[in-house]
Amino acid sequence: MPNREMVAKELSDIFKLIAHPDRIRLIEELRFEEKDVNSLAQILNLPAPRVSQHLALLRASRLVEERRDGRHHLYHLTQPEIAGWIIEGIDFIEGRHTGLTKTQIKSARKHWSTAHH
Amino acid sequence: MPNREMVAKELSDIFKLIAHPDRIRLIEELRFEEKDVNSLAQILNLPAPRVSQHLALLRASRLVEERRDGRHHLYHLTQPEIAGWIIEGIDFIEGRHTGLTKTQIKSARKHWSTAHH
DNA sequence: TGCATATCTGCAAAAACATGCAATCTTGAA
DNA sequence: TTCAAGATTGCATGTTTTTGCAGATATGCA
Repeated sequence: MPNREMVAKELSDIFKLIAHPDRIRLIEELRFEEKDVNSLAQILNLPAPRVSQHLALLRASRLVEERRDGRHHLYHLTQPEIAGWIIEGIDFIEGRHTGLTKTQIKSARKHWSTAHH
Repeated sequence: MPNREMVAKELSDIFKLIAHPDRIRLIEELRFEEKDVNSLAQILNLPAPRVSQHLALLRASRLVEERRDGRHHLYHLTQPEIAGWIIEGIDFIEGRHTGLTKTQIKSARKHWSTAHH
């Protein structure tokens, strides 16, 4: 298979993997710290087997890794880049709703994060 | 539906839309200039009806727009941000193959684009 | 008008995904 | 040991996507 097609195929596989609302929120939740299956299930309000299945998919493509601690299975991200795409995407959607561009959002953030308020 | 879920849903719909190798290459081809269906079909080596169907999907979600010129239907991107995600993704995949991080690629590019060679 | 080119639409068959639930496995603690 | 909690696995079922054509449209030109 020609190289450009291969790259497009691999990239589409990653997009497919994150093209599911539960998995997007899962990755979002794992952005800053590892969490176990039950916590995730409660936070996302999903049955535990479902969370486990999503995590198995992400694990198969090495987007997350598992670490055991007693009877808890703790998951963490292994490709922070991809979590970054999701955050970027969320910004994009939210900006779209408020009618703001990403640049406007950035400058608004900068404005509100400065000390003079 | 709670807001975070809505955002995750909308974002997953966009990811789904670009989670197809043909559509990734299509968007890549339209990055710098508009092109008509036949050119795209030839470049990507796909049957024209298939290209047309992909474009119809992208059009329905306003990722591209159509402009007619005689019997040609010229398509162009309307959300350069999303094309950006794809370019970013391609860099990521390619970097992964060479074992380089994105940062390393960037600095290599900077190095080779300077004048002292 | 009539023909060829460029593109779109519709539809059926195949493939890929998502979902719910029961059964199973593993570990810590009584 | 035995039990319960935390997770995973397997499978049947339902839903979406993808694919391959055939046929329909629309446009420019002889």
